[in-house]
Amino acid sequence: MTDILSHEDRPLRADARRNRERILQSAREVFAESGSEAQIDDVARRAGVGVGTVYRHYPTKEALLTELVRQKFVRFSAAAREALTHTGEPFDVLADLMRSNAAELERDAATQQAMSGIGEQVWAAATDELQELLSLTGELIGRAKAAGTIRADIVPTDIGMAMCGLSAVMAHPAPGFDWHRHLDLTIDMLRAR
Amino acid sequence: MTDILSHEDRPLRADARRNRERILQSAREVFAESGSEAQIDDVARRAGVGVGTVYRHYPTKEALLTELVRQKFVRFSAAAREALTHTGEPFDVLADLMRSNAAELERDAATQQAMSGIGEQVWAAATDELQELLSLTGELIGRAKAAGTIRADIVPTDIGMAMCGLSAVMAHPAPGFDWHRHLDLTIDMLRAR
DNA sequence: CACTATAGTGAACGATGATTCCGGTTGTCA
DNA sequence: TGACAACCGGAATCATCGTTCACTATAGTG
Repeated sequence: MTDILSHEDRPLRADARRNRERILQSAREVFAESGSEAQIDDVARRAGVGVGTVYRHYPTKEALLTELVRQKFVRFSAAAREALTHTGEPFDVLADLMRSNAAELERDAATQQAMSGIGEQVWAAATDELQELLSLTGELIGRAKAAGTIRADIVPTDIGMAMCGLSAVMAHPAPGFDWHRHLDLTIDMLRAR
Repeated sequence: MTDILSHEDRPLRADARRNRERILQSAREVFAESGSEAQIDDVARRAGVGVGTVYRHYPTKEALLTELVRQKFVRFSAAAREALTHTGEPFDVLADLMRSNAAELERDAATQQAMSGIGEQVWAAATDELQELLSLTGELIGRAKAAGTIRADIVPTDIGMAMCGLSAVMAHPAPGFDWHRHLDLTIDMLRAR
């Protein structure tokens, strides 16, 4: 609780910077494997540092988790921005984006959990990034609407809810569940009649 | 761990039977409110019994939770069976069933969590009940197919995945999320073109 | 090469919560 | 109305984890 994050401009010492990177990477892996119930000790061990070091960089488990989720949204936004440069049929561009985001989601249990409802605060802290993602998604939707290939009443949160639901399906062990199929149906649902 | 459940035929003593019912009822309420992170002590307190008594009836928190989820599926099955007696347009009957199940889901955080992916074992133990639910759903789908009002490629697990996704959306605090809307879209997705 | 602010370490702490255990109760049945 | 098995109660136990802290190590600087 000494300082929320290293918002100070004073540059980190070389070893600190190195360790922070290591910690982030390990956290990505550990949380991806076990979701948010993974332990800080595991993160520390995998990063080859002491727990104390993890806490120096992220004062709380939640802060660490939050940072990861935030970064994930940044990546989603980047993907969306990239999609905006594509020249294909707008609906297909959007559909492809959803598919590739889904594939990324599959690899990352932590973000998956974040998407499927765990941790209000974690989510709240990424509001800015989320906002941008929604706005970019809105742009993609707008193009598809102009082309008349998407349902006229679709809004960005519809995509958000769809992806949220999708990650729940992914996480679910029920027999017969097949998220690829669910995603196909979902995408079809967005299509204009 | 003395005995897994009271599978013995020996009838329970009157007070035991009474307490078991009380416990179940309290558990329903407590878990409905707080989801699976609710504490056994809360259940016991609300039921007006000691923790030990709860453990006598359900050797584990998970066992208790499992029983509740199982019962919930029984109720879903009952609702489906009841829907089968309706004479309206088959697609609408199915849609109504989904809506009323969704409404019930909204009231029950525990089942919601079970649906959105938490607790493999809890889920696994209800396989039989699930199987029946799927089968009944299949019948409803079949009728709608005969009427030509549902997509021809829909199978029961599609409904399952949809409801699973829906509960994730429900549980999610993201701004702009509206599960009623999501459900409407989803139902529309099932409709024949 | 000192010196010191920054970093790192990991054993110890504290809170939480599931589960156990055993002395005391109470149905039930002869 | 005993007698006893089945039950109940809830303090105590145990395990798990996040978090802290007193101490040591080391980059960076003059």
